[in-house]
Amino acid sequence: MEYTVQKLGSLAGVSTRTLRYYDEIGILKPARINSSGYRIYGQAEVDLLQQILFYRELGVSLDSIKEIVTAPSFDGAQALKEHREKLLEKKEQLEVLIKNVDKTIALTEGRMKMSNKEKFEGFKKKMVDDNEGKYGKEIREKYGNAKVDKSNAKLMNMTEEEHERVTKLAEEVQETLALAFATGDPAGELAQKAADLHKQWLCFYWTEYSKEAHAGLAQMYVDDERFTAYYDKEQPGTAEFLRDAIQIYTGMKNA
Amino acid sequence: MEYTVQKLGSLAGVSTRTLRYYDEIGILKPARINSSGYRIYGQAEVDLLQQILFYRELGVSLDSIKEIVTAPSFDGAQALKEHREKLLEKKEQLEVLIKNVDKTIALTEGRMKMSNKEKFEGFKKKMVDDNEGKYGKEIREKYGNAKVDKSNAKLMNMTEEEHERVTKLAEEVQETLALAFATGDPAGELAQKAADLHKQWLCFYWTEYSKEAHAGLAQMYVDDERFTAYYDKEQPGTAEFLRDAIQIYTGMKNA
DNA sequence: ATACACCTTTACGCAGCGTCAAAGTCAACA
DNA sequence: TGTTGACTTTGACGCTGCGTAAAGGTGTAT
Repeated sequence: MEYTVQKLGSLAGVSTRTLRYYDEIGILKPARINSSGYRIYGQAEVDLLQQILFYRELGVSLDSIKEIVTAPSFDGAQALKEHREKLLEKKEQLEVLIKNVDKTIALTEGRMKMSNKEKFEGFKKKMVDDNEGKYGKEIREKYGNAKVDKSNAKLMNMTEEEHERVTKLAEEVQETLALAFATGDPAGELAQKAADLHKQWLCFYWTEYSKEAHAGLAQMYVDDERFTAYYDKEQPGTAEFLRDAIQIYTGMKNA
Repeated sequence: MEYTVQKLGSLAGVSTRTLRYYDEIGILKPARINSSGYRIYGQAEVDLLQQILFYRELGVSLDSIKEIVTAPSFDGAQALKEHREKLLEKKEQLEVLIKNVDKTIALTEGRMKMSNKEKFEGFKKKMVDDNEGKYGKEIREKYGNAKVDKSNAKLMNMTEEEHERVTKLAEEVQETLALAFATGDPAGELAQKAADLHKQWLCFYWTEYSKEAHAGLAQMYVDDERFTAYYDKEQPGTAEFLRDAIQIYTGMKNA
């Protein structure tokens, strides 16, 4: 049986370019060249190619393969052992690399956490200051100094984990509130869920919860334009809607 | 502080070619080009180069490094994680390769052993045949059929390990004998060591050892030209020398 | 003026092919 | 017989990350 490049290629699963290259580097020469210059391979070449591809599978360089398959006296096993050593070395290098990459990732994430923590600390401080600056006076008047200080202290002692939870809660309040607002019913399921979420959120800041205080705060959302602006920023009327929902939730008003 | 290519190169431990290449691919461009066309780097470039080299150490491709260091918003940690995945994949591939190489080596050695065993079996058979053909008649006459057959049987049952030991022993006999022959003294230490090694060697073939038989064999080495030729092939007179040494060793002759 | 160290651009080489491009060959079909 | 389409050939560039000249301009000290 005789083969042209493509036939041999498809037989062995390599490209014609590969066969031409192997001819070029002298690792697999065709049995003969026909009158038109075509490469013609025979059975011996098929066998040799199998061998070559076998060693190639093992990652041996074509140069080494050449030595192995062309010199019959060449110690193939020894060559393979040396190749194995090289592979082992490569593997060890890779392991070191991976370790270092891991370290770097850990460091980067560590810094991220640190940086987040710093941001968070800054955020907490700012929040307390804001509270003081914006609402300090009236809140202190309403609830007394001790409570406000305690609330601030709670805020400052909040762990990052708690902060994440409370941030997420705040988002949930917003989302649920937006959906509820679309229903237009402050006594509806969604609105009551929003009120409940709002209570949960509030409990992160308040040292003690009471329905009255909750309803009072809800009223303040409507009375104080700073809060109103915050809640109404997506949909005007949301602050009022939330107050109604909370008043129903706390039982201060009937549905 | 400003740096030319060489100064920056020696500072960072890279070649000037590398710096030019980094300029070429746009990963590290000099701060400015002076009037003579020289590349001039500043502190910012030193820092950037440090970063580049850091990622290079981790095996990241220059293309990826470019993305990491040029786009400030690019998620370096994410890129590193993806890189880590690639490294892990490479490592696994390597492990598979190593396994296959191991298998191949084991197979090859298995075949080698088989082939050696076959060779060895052939060798044993040939040795017995030779013994029969060459010396069978006279040895049978001298020592009787039973002993010769037993000797042959012992030979055929010799394991490969034993065969190696006996081959090595034969070599040692030759070496020691050559050294001893140079001293010219068959009663000397070396000659007596050679005689002793010869006895050990003999014991691999003989089912029972006696001083008389040993001395008799030694005499035969001189009488029979086939043996003489074997021992004298390096130095004429060696067979005779060995006989004398053995006769002294066995106490058949006084030093 | 000259030597010497430094700089520049240009370009080949490395491994193992992939991927055109231009041109010749072969069998079949109209 | 001409044409199409599948196949072949050689030749050459491209990929990575530089090493290593080669040929020529600069800077500074002697």
